[in-house]
Amino acid sequence: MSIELDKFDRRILAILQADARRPAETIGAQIGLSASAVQRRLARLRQEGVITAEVAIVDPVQAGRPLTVIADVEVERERPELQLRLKQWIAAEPAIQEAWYVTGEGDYVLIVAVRDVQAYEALMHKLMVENANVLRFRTRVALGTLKRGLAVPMDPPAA
Amino acid sequence: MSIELDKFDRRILAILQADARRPAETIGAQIGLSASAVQRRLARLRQEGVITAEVAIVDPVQAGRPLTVIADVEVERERPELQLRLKQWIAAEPAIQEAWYVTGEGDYVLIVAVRDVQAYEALMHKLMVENANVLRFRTRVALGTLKRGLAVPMDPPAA
DNA sequence: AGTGAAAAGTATAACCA
DNA sequence: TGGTTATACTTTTCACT
Repeated sequence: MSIELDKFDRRILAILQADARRPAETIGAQIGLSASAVQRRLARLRQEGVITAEVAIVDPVQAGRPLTVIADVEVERERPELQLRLKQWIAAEPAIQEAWYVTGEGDYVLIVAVRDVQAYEALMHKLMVENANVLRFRTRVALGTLKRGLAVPMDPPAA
Repeated sequence: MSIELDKFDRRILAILQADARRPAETIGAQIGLSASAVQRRLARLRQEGVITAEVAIVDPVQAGRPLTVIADVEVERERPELQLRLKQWIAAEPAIQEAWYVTGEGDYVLIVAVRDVQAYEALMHKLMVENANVLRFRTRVALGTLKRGLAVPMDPPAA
């Protein structure tokens, strides 16, 4: 069951999704609450898993992984045990930043951060060799990143 | 030109990409540096834009946006001014979390966080109506999220 | 660059309305 | 739940190696 998020919670989350370092006192001043009320809500939001993590975002270019690739991977669907193995393989591969299982012909969509095309090819070769159920994949290279983030829009409270 | 990141910088970044709240003293203990050395490096990494932001990650389900959709949008390429307009449209739409311009037939790939299929359809209808250069799009719904993050793997230093 | 110590700023926790 | 206060912790600044 999901937790009720009121107007204050939502405003706190909206602010923290842009800047997790903002002090509770500053947030409180913005939304009309005392610093400790903000802290109490913050502790609750972490505790209940509404906030799943607070992380630093690193520039991929400066970190030496300037190339983003979107890979559509098609797999045989009739092998549940190989599917599990593939999921574990994906989870263990740090170059894969995001991965979804999507509607369509047994497809996974992967977002991959690599140094160059060669590194991507090596990664996908390894993927194919180590996962027999992977039939083929399609590669699209990001020519430009327009937007990058995990922020979820905060709608007005339902209640 | 990119900044040199030594072994310590990389270890700090690796830690902070998983947990931005970790105190400098704890990080220092892990990597064999004093708290103030860690703080000084941290300030430099922020200053130079290696760390672009520190953000809270919010659970989309609890925030009321349980549905992730991957949209491949095909546009007419012969209209640079409409391309700019589309980019601005994407930038201004909070439901679009990520967007890349990719190799292929004038395609954008969008990652969209919505409440339900209806909200997605309404969004894409609006996209088409307000951007005349959008020819068509393909929709894939995420049936499962295997991995979600923006963490960049920290390779050993080149130097 | 790194260390260590004082000062300033934040978070945490206890208590009252 | 929200506010206030006291305490503990963290970051910031500075003097020194």
